[in-house]
Amino acid sequence: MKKSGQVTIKDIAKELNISCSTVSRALKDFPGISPATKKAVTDLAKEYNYRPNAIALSLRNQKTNVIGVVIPETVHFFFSTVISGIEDEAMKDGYNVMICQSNESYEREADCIDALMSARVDGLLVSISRQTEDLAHLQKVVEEGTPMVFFDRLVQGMNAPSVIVDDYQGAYDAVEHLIQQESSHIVHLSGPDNLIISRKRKEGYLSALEDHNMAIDEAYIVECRNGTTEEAEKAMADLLASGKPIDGVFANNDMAALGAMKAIQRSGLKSPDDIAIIGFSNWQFSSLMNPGLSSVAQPGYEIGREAARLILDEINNEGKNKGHVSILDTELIIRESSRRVDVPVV
Amino acid sequence: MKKSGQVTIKDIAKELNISCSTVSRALKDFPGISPATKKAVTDLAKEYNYRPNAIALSLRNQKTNVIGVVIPETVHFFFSTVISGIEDEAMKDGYNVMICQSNESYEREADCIDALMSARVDGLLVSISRQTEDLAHLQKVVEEGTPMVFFDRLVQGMNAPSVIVDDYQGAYDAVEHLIQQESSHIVHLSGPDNLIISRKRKEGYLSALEDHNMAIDEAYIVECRNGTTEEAEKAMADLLASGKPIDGVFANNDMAALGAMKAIQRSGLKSPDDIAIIGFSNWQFSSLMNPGLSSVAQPGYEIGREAARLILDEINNEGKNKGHVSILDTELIIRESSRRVDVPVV
DNA sequence: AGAACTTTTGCAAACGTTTGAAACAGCCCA
DNA sequence: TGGGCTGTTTCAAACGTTTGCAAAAGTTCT
Repeated sequence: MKKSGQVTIKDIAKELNISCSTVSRALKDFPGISPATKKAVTDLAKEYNYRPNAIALSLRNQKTNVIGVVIPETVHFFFSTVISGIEDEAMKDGYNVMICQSNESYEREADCIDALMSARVDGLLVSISRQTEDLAHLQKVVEEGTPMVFFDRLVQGMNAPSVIVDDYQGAYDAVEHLIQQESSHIVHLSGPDNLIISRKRKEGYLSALEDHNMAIDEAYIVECRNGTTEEAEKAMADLLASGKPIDGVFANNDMAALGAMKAIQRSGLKSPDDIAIIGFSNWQFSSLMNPGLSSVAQPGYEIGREAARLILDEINNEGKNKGHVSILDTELIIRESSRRVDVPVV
Repeated sequence: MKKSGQVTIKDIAKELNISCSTVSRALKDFPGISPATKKAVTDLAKEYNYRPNAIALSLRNQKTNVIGVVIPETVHFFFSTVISGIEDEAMKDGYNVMICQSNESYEREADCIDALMSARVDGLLVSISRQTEDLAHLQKVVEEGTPMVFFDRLVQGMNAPSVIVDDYQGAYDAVEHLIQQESSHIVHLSGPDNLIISRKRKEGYLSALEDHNMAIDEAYIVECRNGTTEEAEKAMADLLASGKPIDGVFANNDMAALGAMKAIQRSGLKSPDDIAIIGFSNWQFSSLMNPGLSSVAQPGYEIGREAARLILDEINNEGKNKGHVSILDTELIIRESSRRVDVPVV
């Protein structure tokens, strides 16, 4: 018996006075092993609780069965649901998941990717950080032949499959809903312009206004880079103080919506009566607030699963869907914060 | 140049017509390498973006620099903050984190542990599932010499360090607070009895009642096994229907508290006026609800960091703090759901 | 009893890296 | 000219597995 550490094929071979090859074959039901040896080996393996050394296997097979995930922050509800979906789908195929969080920092994102590449992950799932604009570190990875799939935050000019939600349509639906609720001066608290999702949502906002023949006023669009409540609260307070008429808010995310709601309440106005509000992402808290926050739901768990499926496909059938983009539908969740008049819900 | 895959020491050696040993030593600033070769090697390594193969290193050093984490669910806000803490602390020491979620299932927990052990993680951080009662799978791990640290959910009879919050004191504080708010018939929605945290919280509840000379009535204690809103809502509705006087609720967790609040509102009563409520965990949504839910905050991020620190210590100085238990303080967060009379906040 | 099989087993190399020990080259000095 | 240096480089083994090929053992047939 071993003194410490896990049992290896060698240990079993020594104990049984046979060679490693035989043990290996016996364990994998290879033809040409006598029933007696096979039984002796499998029995001993069970007794000693033998587990194949995945590291040795990885080295030999040039395949780790690990997929790396780079995510801005695990504490976002949305991202944690994505992780959950990735995990479930990966585990089903015998893959493990290695997670690094970039904390929305470019530097750290590059470090994460380096660490995962060193670990020789079979594929990389990445949602780039807010800061990231230079893509060299990602470009290198694909050049070296490691499959990569982007999710949530789309990256332009990279030849890799992606999973996103239909931000444009989600935003369009949200704004159209506000219009149907008889809002006519709708503020948009936008996200940072370098993120495609932010731009798409802004486009959805603009299109919805146009399609309903409403004037577009740049002053109604305020960029909230950090996506914090405080930032949005301040932005909204400033807008209210400007004296412009406002009766609707479409926020780039729920945190910003919450900030807007606070600013509105603080200024003595009420939601939805004075100003209807809708956010984006349908965070867990949205349903629990008072008034309940309307929002555009992103199917996080499904995004995770789809991303995992794509990367596994990419790993096994190398790159047959390079340019593929999975676009998942959003769902408009209407709650009290935007329910003003009796309009049939679509 | 290689056709595909990442560059290895071999590739560099071949290109420079020298041996692997020389390349290896040149890269690590070993003495006895001529400046010329050293420069040639490091230059080429940089040009080809050489990254040491962590798999090969792991095999040779019998050390993976990976720590495994087994967690009930990543989508719990609390757990995702713990992960964040683990990640930050691990990364600082050059470790990667491999995460598996048990989904509160015993079977899957065992699978996760097996997978991580196969991957030869250097240490294991585990928060056991609700279902887990048999500890054989964990026992095997420690016998095989892999360090393990438990967090959040303490396990009895296992000789491994743990990180927990002071559930007893947190519960005691919460109930004492309700008493100070002039509640005299306090319901406890408890968690499953096989979890030590549930038992500790119940003990805190009981002690607080005793210390304030209040009668203990078993009928006021209802076990909510699953920790869902619906379950708690039903339990609370039943209690209210029973006609017993009730003017306070201490719930084992925030979800249960939310369920109780719904049942109360549905029955036409108001919180905190008729029934004061306090939960446990201080989930993100607690502060955003209306009324804001009082709760006992657990420092998730800190738990993660402390757990990571302990396991790293365990890995490097093998087992010097076997029986150690880090107990982190909870914090009583008082919001509207329990703020009834003007009592100086402690 | 030996040829011609079949069945079962072992050898050795490979994956990428490190490292003790051995080998080689160059130089000085006697 | 070769003994003794020093400085630089290579060899080989090891970590745990798998696998093509060869070898040993066992069986059957003439």
